[in-house]
Amino acid sequence: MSDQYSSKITTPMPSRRRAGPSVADAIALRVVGGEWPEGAVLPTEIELAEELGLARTSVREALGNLKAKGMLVSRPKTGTRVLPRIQWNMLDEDVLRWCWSDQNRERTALHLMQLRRIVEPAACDIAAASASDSDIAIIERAYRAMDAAGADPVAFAGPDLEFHRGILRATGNPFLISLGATIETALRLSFELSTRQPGAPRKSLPMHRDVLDAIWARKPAEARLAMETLLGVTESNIQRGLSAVAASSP
Amino acid sequence: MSDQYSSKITTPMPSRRRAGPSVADAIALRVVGGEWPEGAVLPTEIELAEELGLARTSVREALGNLKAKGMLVSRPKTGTRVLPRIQWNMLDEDVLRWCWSDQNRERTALHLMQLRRIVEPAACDIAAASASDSDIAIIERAYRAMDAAGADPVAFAGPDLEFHRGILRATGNPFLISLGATIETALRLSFELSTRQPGAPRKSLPMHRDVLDAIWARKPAEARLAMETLLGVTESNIQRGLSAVAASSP
DNA sequence: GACAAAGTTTATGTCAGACAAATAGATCAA
DNA sequence: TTGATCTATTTGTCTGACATAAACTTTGTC
Repeated sequence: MSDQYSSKITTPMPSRRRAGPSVADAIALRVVGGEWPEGAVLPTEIELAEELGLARTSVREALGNLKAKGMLVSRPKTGTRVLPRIQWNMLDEDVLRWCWSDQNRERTALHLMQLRRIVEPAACDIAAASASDSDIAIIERAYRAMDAAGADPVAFAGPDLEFHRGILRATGNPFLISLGATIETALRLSFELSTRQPGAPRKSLPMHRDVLDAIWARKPAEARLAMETLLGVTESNIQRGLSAVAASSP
Repeated sequence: MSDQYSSKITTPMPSRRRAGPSVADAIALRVVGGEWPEGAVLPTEIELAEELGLARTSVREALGNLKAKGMLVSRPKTGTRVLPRIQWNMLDEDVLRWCWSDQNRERTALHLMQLRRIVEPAACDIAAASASDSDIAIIERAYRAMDAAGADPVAFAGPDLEFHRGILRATGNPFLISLGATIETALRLSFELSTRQPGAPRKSLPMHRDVLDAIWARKPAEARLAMETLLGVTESNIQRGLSAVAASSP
């Protein structure tokens, strides 16, 4: 009966999200690159299409994406113009990724760290107070994977992301969970910076353990404190990585 | 000399952002309404186009928007399917607006309040420490407008939003500023709830004043505390509004 | 009969061209 | 100078076709 379906249930999960660099990427990178500053009007859709060797439809689709993310606005006759950066949705993963290739990467990294130090300790507090067992299990598994990764920083990174995302997820608050996606993207981008110190990841393991233990123990205040400690060390690592970059580039 | 431009500088600001309910709205509302639950496949673009009386191009544009916001994903042959809600970008203004018409508005309102109590006190701290005079002037003007609004809750709402947004903006942190846009949208949505108590807005005025004074005085700890107090009162107002709604509907 | 390879079907993705709607700027009139 | 009208241009929408990719079906082989 039931073995009718036992062979191969081809899980139709979204196997891969984005194939290659999209049209939106191409245009967005030119926007953040300053080719068209805030308030400037872009070339007409037809001109852009010719320039990129695409149909107007495809260009419109890409522009529509950037409009949805608050970067552009367009009206008939006037054209499409760049909105002030203050209106861009910086919490969107794509926007963040595009802006990362900006000149002042340093300031962005610090702003991001500031956001993390606001959000993540509070999330630990909530998670310690109200996380379900399965929520905590996800964090536990991430911790164990970090431990198993040993001193390999590349293998360490994935579980590290999972750990922090798991805590946000354990709050059960959709807004914090969405912030988790933002933070994860940012972490991945700044990965190069935070791991300039070869031993840094491994050294952070006991601090992660402190966070996890406090959550298991249902002690919100301790969990918050442990996360603050962890992020404090992370920030100093990033700052050292930044100064190392600054020292090597000029 | 300069009066060459004195007549009418037709400020080409985006006069009005959205004219009417868009196609994306129509589809998104059906998605959050549960017509196609998580993991389900939507009708084909052609079917949707026929059903809505539109061209396939227009439907595609709307679907593209929802994809950009993490709500949908589509692949050839398989079709377009609804992603798990956990992947939706709840911080996006549109997504938030669409989800607001969901059944459990109460939980959303409380999650939102939780986010505010995490972010806004911290923002006050940063603003008190590092806001520029012009940043503070914006907050000051918003406060004065609130005062001038008197007891009229409708006139009070606009400056109230400006006040809170001004503080986020004064942090100079783009991520917090983007969160400000999210919070503003949410505030506007929950406006009906927080003003069920007729005198509530006016009563919050002195608490706003405390926040403002602490920022002027450059006292981060006091500013943080004042905002925590203000949000505590706001939350109890919203909770009372929610129970009032719950009592009147069944 | 089990299994692998090739073909078919069907949905999204892309293209091309035309028309509709809106509006900034120019023209014209009082 | 001011106001209304006209015009040109750009986005917005429609139509129809083809390209691409992948799930499903068929075929061929062992």
